[in-house]
Amino acid sequence: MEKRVNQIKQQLSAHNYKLTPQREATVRVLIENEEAHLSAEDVYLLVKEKAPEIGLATVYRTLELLSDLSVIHKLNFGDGVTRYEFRAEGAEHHHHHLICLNCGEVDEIMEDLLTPIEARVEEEYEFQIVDHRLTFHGVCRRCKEVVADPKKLVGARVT
Amino acid sequence: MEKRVNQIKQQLSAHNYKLTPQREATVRVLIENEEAHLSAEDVYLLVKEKAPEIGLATVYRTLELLSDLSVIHKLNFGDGVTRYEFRAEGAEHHHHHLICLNCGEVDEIMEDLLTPIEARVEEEYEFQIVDHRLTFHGVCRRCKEVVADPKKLVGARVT
DNA sequence: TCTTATCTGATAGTTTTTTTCATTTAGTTT
DNA sequence: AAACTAAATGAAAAAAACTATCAGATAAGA
Ligand SMILES: [Zn+2]
Ligand SMILES: [Zn+2]
Ligand SMILES: [Zn+2]
Ligand SMILES: [Zn+2]
Repeated sequence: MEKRVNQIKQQLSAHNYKLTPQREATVRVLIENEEAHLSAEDVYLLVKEKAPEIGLATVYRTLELLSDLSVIHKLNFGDGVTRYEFRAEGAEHHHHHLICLNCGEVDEIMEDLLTPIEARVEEEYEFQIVDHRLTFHGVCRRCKEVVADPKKLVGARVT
Repeated sequence: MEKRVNQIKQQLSAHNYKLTPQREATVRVLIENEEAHLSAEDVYLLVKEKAPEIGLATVYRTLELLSDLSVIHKLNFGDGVTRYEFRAEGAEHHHHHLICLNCGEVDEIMEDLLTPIEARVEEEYEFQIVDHRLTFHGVCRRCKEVVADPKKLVGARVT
């Protein structure tokens, strides 16, 4: 934890940004909730518990900054809010997401399944890939029994 | 074109919805701009040219309806607006997108590259896939010469 | 034609995010 | 250490995108 905070501190100062108390509190919340896909509001409320004087604008600014530096990732699951998640250490690429159209739960695929596909895309489409987003929408293992016809769920809350 | 409008008319009436003049005008705009990834506002302005009396709320309602019926797809490219695109006829799945971090252009990959991966995911993660979204972020063929270090673009406007 | 349910436009309201700006904080220079 | 400077912050206003409300229009059915 301390190691990671320190690492971010260095990333910030490498770009002439300081790790202010507000930024540090925000970073700690993000690290502590690594698997959580928090919205800005979520982060704000969690940070407030530790640093009650922080303002929402600062949280937005910090999230934007950390995103610019690729310390965190912005995500969009189609529910009208941007979500943020801490980037796995040294991860070249982002992991993938499984979104259940029935219960809304978001599960993670931690392995990168796209490597062979990306090689093809880079060549065939002359496109230099820097990052990707891959989301599967469907029915999670917990909802399998409940949902009669998964195809009926097409169009449900998908962006 | 007429064939497709008619097809949609049938899809609507199969669910007890009418193809009103406003809906038809909207559908025609969507078909005419199949490759365009229009926002609701974009659609509104284009529809207004043909049917100036239409209201923005009706456009939103129509887009939501067409999305529920899977006639169109909702997309999110991370710029804060939902975008819509006509669904290819009989397409089981959605095509993929190449988003240039330099010029912002969005290109299409019309083939479905995910079929083998989905088989794996369905089995290994016990997840029944209904749909997916795959986006690659990077440098397009037109910007190749201009961009010195593509990696530097990480964090630029990606959701 | 009368009835009823659907649909629409205008407008007000919500929600999320961004901007503004006066103040605070933290380095730097003298 | 005092003065200067730039960066960062919080509160509040504003913007942007979308959603809900509601009275009136439209259209299908009895
Ligand atoms: Zn589920
Ligand atoms: Zn995740
Ligand atoms: Zn480009
Ligand atoms: Zn497309």
